[in-house]
Amino acid sequence: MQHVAEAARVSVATVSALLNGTATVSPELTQRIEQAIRDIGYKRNAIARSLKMGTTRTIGLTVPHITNPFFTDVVSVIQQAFDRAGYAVMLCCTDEDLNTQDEQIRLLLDRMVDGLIVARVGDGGILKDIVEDANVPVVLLDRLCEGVDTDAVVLDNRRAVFDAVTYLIHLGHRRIGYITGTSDISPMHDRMIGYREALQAAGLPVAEELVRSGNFHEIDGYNATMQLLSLHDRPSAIFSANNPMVIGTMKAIRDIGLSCPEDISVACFDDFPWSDVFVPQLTTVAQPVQAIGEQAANLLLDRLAGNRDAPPRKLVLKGRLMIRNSCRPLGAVAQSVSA
Amino acid sequence: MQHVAEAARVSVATVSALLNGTATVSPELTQRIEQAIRDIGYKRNAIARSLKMGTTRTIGLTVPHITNPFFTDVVSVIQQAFDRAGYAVMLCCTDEDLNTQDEQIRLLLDRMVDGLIVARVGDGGILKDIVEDANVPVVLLDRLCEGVDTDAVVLDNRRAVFDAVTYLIHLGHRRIGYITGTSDISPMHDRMIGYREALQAAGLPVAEELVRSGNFHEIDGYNATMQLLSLHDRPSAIFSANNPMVIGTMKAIRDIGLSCPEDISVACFDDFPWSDVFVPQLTTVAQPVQAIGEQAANLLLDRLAGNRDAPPRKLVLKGRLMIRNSCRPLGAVAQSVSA
DNA sequence: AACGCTAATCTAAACGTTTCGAATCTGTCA
DNA sequence: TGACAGATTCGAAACGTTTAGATTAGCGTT
Repeated sequence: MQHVAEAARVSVATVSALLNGTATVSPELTQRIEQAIRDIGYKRNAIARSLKMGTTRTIGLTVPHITNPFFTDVVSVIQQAFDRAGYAVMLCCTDEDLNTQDEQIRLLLDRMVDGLIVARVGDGGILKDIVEDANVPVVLLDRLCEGVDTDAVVLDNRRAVFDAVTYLIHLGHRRIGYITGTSDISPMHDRMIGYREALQAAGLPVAEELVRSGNFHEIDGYNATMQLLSLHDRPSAIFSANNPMVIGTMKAIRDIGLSCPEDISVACFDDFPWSDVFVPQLTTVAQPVQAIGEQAANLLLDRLAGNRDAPPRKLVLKGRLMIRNSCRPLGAVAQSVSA
Repeated sequence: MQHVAEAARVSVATVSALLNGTATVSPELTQRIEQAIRDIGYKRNAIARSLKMGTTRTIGLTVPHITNPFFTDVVSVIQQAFDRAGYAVMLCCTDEDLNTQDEQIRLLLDRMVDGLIVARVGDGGILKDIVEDANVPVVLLDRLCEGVDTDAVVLDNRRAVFDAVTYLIHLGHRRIGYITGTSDISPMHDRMIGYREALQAAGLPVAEELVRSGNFHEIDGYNATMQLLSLHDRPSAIFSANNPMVIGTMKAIRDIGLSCPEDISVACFDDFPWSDVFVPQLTTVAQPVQAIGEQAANLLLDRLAGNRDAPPRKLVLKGRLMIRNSCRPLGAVAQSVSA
């Protein structure tokens, strides 16, 4: 800008005024300045601007795993939304680890991000302090956080699993295995409740040996399924509470020599693009990823636009049961269906 | 830092020296400063630091689509690598559009990223100028770019497709449909060559009606497959040159009432986590995503570490044919196999 | 006692912007 | 003619760091 000003024989203040439209500058100088900018190939330095203005037009986004297709989709939507608004997004993967998350959030804050969207991990950690300081707005994604009172968009997980398990019960299943992630994050907690409530609503017992938990990864789903299938009275259906784990479930079923849905029915949380091309076509709970991403972005953009004092808003969206053919009717139900 | 200095009754220079370890400061002052930092809860402002130092410890990463599992995986690996090195990464999706890409690269450059990893789109666009200016190092990912002479890591696409198509030929297939993306990007170009060379090497004709091109999306694969399957002499096998398009291929096969591999064999580029759990288990060309991501990160980190003048390095990695059961033997071959 | 050396600390300029208030210019009006 | 208003333009401080060079203090030598 220094150089531009010299070349155009004006002051830097004038150049700045023209660039930002903060004051009227005469046609003559406008002309000279624009010419100089072109000659020099000048580009305004956003870092210096950020320093002075106190805003970077950059937001931070952290997710546990980007390879989980649910997060992939949501990240994609969020990225697009902020791109449209002229914001850049810094992406971090926390790998389901609280320390990593804290570190990455610090990294983002150091870089003066204007806002944060967090699919949090563990208990909130450093998040609590950040929200309380209230310098940078935070919106929680997918997972609520006790003691962190801020904007959030989540799914009605309880209801979604309730519906899915109820569907299995209607098909005639009585012993339904359930594979959950670690229960310290809200969706897993709520989904588990949905499972229990569905059983109770149908007057079925909640057998603890049918509930297994893992750490979200394929291998955990595999191990959990192996355990379920080796029970003396094994379940006739399995519901897996997240997407990577159901891959493990399918592999375990295959390895043990069973097949789905003939020998065992399977349903899971999170839809994925392949779900209706291959056999079996998995019955899933689809999350409205587009809406989730857009709402999260909108909540944050609204705060960034200056609406800082409104009370925290919590958006709860509905999942949708995508019934395909990985669950088969059992017993009397099967009779009446085939009749 | 101002406040810390006052509270500790030292100058800002001393605080800075302590923080950066650029000069020895006495135990006494160290103590006072550290105490002040704790009391105040001081965090160094990375933006001001960046302005002064001319480096942001942030890199930019652009990919065409983050939902393509290949890019998802690579992004994940790259993010981890830079995280380990203390860098943040700004992620942009260009949506296979050159203008979007140019815009996003400008956005990243404005923010003074220290380096750029680009899975480019269209002809290089603005990229050419950036590489020539040589202010910020660029490494190309997955896709080379004519006239842009810089570090790159790509797959030996020609060879990978050559092997896959040769495999199909060995199975007895003679008419092999080929679905490609737009041929203006190097991998698509090279893969197509691999296809042609494999046919030629086997003495087979290259029938132009068997080659269809689309724009990388599922719907394009669907349409292309529909066309191929409605040929009077339809192919007995289809190779799809990218991952989202093969979903379309599978859907088209299903919708037209055929099944894979009984009626038609399918293979495709890019492996994915589900490939061996469902039926049919797709035969794919797996890219070494871990290595690709790490190498790209290493190339850039090396430049960032100061090695600016070394000539451009081009890394070519090998794909791996993952043979599963979506392709069946045909004719004489089938006889001898079942015999 | 004066000197030089080392180690520790400080002063002040710089990075590239934005912005406030002051300065200049051009007409207009009393 | 002189004062005033409005429109432009400018000078300089500020944002929060880093860093070169100046200053100071402590201490052993001669």
